[in-house]
Order: sequence, then structure tokens, then C-alpha cells
Amino acid sequence: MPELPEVQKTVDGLNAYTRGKKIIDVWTDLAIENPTLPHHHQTIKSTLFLKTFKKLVGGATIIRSERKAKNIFIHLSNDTIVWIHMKMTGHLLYGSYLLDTNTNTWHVSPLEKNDALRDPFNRFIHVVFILDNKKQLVLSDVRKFAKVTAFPKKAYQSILTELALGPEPLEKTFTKKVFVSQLQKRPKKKIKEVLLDQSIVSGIGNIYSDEALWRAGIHPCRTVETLINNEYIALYNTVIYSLKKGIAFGGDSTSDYRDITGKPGAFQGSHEAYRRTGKPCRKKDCTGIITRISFGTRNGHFCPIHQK
DNA sequence: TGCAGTGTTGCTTC
DNA sequence: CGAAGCAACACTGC
Repeated sequence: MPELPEVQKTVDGLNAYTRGKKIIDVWTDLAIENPTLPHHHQTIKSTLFLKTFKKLVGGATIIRSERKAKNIFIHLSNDTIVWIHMKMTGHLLYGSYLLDTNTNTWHVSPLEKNDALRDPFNRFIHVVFILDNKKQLVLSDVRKFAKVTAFPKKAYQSILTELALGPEPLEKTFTKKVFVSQLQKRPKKKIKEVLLDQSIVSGIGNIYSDEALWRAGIHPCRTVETLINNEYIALYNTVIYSLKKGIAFGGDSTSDYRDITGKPGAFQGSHEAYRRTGKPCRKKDCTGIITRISFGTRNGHFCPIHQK
């Protein structure tokens, strides 16, 4: 599940491999929606937007990519911005691909020298940016939830305002004070749910919220207003620690995240709580067994002994 | 075999 | 208006 560390690694890869490359053409079998249209117009007009999308990105050069929460924004030379959200199973890959015209599906080219791109998760290609160096930037996404669109640069500010994203937890301006005041916007809600709210803090998802709460020793069902000062400080530190650890491990490939060269991350090998249901707590001298609880449509994992 | 589980986001419902 | 629930989709694992 691409969360902040996975999206950051993807953007780092985009900046390392695709800057200065020109987009010759785009292929897709997904509907491309126009973000500058109101939502109630989307279903009627979205299929028409593919032509507009091709016009917007065709012939433009990739300048740089940036991450905002779990969103990727790719700035092009012609004042167009490509907007990608990988949702749950989407990931971007850079390499040599070929279109099989019989099945209308894309596959790694037999001439591709990077074996990591032959990973079985990398075969569900739904968007292809054809570049001017005989390589492609592709979006692989089993479940087809990922969103890809483009808009003129002049719409950027209003789109960001509408997204209303919370502060970036790895930026210097993200102080303890900022963190606490953001959390306290939801005093009656459970801390686990508040951490997942992108308008409170940017980029945290199910994996890193479980890990941060485990390390801070805070029960996921505690409401924000019951937290005491030491707990806010502990959680502040463990949110940052967990996200940085995720980046240091190259992201989490529990699901099908890969970096843009096709390489999986390693964070899944060092989970303390996430998806460790029934396993012994790894905290020193703790006798707890990791337990799973449901929060509506998602699950939390925690140690009922040391998380209070 | 069949169906619950997987989790991000935004829309719908109450 | 806010919270809760569900849809979008496809594969995995029990």
C-alpha cells in the first residue's frame, strides 16, 4: 500500500530516471478524469478527456516530480502537471515495454536488461507514457483504483486547496506543536482514525499508523482528548521514526509496491504490529499477542498489553 | 470451492 | 453537518 515512504521512493525514482525525457504519446485502457471539472460532470465528460489528456502531455518534457501526501505531481515543460494517485495497488515502472497488439496488453520487452521489471506484479499495465528514449513510464495496477490525470499549471493552487492536505510529517516545519494542534482538531475521534486522516497529517496509512502507535505504546482506540503530553511527544517521535524507517528500508512491499526500477522494498520484513495478528509482541519483556480490531472498512493491529 | 479479507479515497446515506 | 458505510476492483488465502 503506497503510503508516504513508498510514494516518496517513487518520486525519487522519477526524478532520478525521467527528468528531461520527452513524452511522445500516451496509451491507456482506463478512463481519465478531468480534475478541473466539477465531480457531477465527470461521468458524462471523462471519456472525452483522454483526447485532451494526450494533447496536454504529448510533446512535453518531464521537468521534475513532487510528492504531496500520497499524491504525485509531475511537472511538464508546457505548464501541464500530471497528477497520479496510486491508491492501493498502483505502482510506476520505468523501462522497455512492448504492446501485444493481439491482446492489447503491455509486457516487459525481451530486450529489457533489468530483471526486476519481470516481477509478476508488474504485468497489470493500464497507463503507458511513451518516452523519446525508447523507454516507457508505465502504471501497473491490479485493482485499477489508481488515478492518473493532468491539468494546466494555473489550476494547481486551487486543486491543492481543495485537497486540504495536512502538514508534511518529514518537513522541518512539522513541530510537536503543529502535530498536537492538528490532532486536537478531532478530540472525540480515535487516534488510529485521526492518524489516517490526510487533512490532519499527510501521508500516513494503515501500515505506518499501526507501527507508530505500537512503538509509542498507545492503544489505537484512545480518543485524542484522552492523550497526555508525554503520549503526544512519544507519538510525534514514532510517527517520524516509522516513516523514516520505511524510507530507509526502501518502502513496504507487503502488497505490490515496487520502486520504479521494479525492486521491492524491505519494510514488510520488520513490522512490529501491522499484519502480525496472533504473533507475540516484539517489545522487550512484553508478553502480549498482537490483536486485530476493525475500524469500519479497515483494520488496526496492536499489542493489548503494552499499548494502553 | 467460495467468500471474506486486503485498504485509499470519495461519494452516498442517515 | 458529521459520522458511518460502501463502491470502485481483482487477486489471495483460508
